[in-house]
Amino acid sequence: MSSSTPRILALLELLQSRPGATGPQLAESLGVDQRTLRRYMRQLDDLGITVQATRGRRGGYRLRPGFKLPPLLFTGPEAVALSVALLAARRIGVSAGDGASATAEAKLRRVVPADVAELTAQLGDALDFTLPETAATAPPVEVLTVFGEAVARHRRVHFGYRTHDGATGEREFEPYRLVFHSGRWYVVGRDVTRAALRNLRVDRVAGPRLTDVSFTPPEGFDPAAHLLGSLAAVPYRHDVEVLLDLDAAAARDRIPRWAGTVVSTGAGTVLRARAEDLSGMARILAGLGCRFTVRRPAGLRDEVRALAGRLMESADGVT
Amino acid sequence: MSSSTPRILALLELLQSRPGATGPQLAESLGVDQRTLRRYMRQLDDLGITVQATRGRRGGYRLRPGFKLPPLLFTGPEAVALSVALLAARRIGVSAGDGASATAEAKLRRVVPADVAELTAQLGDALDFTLPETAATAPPVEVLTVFGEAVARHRRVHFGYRTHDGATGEREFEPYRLVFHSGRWYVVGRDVTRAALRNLRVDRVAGPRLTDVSFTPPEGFDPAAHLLGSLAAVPYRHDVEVLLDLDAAAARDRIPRWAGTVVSTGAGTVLRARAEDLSGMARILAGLGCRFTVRRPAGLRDEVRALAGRLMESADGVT
DNA sequence: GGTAACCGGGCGGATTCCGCCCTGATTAGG
DNA sequence: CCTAATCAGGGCGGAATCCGCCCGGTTACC
Repeated sequence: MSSSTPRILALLELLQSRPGATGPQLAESLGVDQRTLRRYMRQLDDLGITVQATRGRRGGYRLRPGFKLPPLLFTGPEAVALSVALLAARRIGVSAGDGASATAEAKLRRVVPADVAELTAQLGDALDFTLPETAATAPPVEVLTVFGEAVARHRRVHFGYRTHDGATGEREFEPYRLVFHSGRWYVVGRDVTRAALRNLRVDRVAGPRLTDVSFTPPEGFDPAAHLLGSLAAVPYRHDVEVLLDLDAAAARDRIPRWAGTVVSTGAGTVLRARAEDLSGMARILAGLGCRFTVRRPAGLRDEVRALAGRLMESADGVT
Repeated sequence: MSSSTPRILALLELLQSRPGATGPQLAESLGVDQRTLRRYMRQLDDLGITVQATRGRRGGYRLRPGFKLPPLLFTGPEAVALSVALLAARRIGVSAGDGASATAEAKLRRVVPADVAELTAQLGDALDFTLPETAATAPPVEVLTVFGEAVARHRRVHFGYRTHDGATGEREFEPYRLVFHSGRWYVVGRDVTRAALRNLRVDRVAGPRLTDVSFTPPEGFDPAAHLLGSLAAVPYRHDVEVLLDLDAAAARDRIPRWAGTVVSTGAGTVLRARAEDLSGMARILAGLGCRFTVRRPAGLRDEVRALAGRLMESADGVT
């Protein structure tokens, strides 16, 4: 009266929960002969689930990640965690509401019991309250993975790109690194046709395709530093340096990372940034609330002064 | 030479991917008799996977979420999406690095092929760059679910709580709603022993336990509005109203949501907020960069004036 | 009432499954 | 070098089950 299916599923669960178990152990857990266990292993293999077996003393079985993903057995809380994570990720723009994220979400939703679904919805509502609903600019995971693979394998990518003014065109690109930055995904690398470093927005990419052409990324390339610089540098006219009367930790807390970098020097906490728009920088400085000294550029002092003037007038009720 | 296990797994996959399929369709897809299909259904049922069958014309089978979660079959991109979402959620403090999120992540990691794992790691690095590494204050999903269930079923919760000054004590609480707010989870409700509305930080809760005591939540309770108010109101002394020379959308974009609410009125865009710290509010106003008129309180005008003065001095290079 | 779906009993033959033998190969450790 | 522990798999025979094909029944929609 016992089919083998439940036992094979149980075996899968055992393998997932207790990697490295030995044959006799597993056989005993399942209540079957070792020979039968081996037959089950063979079946799993036929299912596309590769089970790695190390022989000899100290041997054992463990799942080896293969091309096809084995069925995953989650608990209720885990399902909740996954669903909420997907929701949160979508809210902050890490993933899109279409493509793989959506199908994964749908799969979860379909199997989750009603009470767990309710929990998820409730936690989702809680997120709704505080996380801003981002515009639908997140690229689907499928597009991201193409770039991810290209970065890892040093392959050129070919794709269509829509610039900010709406013009579209084809690009050949050597991606150095992916960056998620203030709600958007960027890919940093070299535009082959234009022979220049570029930061492209991944959500403006259409139909990316891995090519066979490989490239060698630049030597001694510090991704984080370079990216910060290159992102901040995109269109900049002013090199800003401000001495802050604030400790570095507090400053980092109040200054958005895209605005610039905060460093501690002998003279105190220094903000270095590159800016196109000095009035924006003035607003950031005003938002700090601390005293500061503008080292350069001089124009920033004027902006701060102007902002202070406007503030004063606002405070005095002048319209 | 064919076992039934692969076909049962295939059936599961079919049910997950194409809910509502009819018996004949499924039988044909699997290449088995309808009778056999029914036997498979019975087996799934025995596995704890409830399959809902609607009879009659227009009938069909679909998975009905049951207590035990059936094995989930994800594709590679879906696994990536899930892993990245978990990472992102942890970064912004939605979930913790322990408990269900961690085990779910571990399960995913164990089954994911090497190249996909590499992609995930890379996308995670990209997140690392821009999302702040939050302190480990996120509560495990298990704790959240207790409160979620309590909210849904109107049940009191009993737990230990550590106040901000380190004192610990037991609490009996009637939770009205969960809120995720600027990187932290809160539960809003009524503290039974103190007979007062409270907002508690979920990460300071220890060992929450659902009780059998039910309660009736207050009538006409608008969660969003009330929460905003009560969160902003926790320790507040000042009622702030400022008329902004800025359109509402831009204002909402620049003002953090915890700071207050932006509404459009006939007179223009108005920011209403409650604040403990007027200088903080002044900094926010300064960061807007626009002109504004402080309607109340008068003290805020002084703060703005003081800030403007400091700014002016900073611009003039006075230390 | 007819049709299209689900439901399940029963039956008989083919198939598979499973436990128990066996031999081998591989690895770690003494 | 030899032993112990482990995986790998062939073969066999009996038992279990699986499966296709009957069947009549029920439920719901047209």
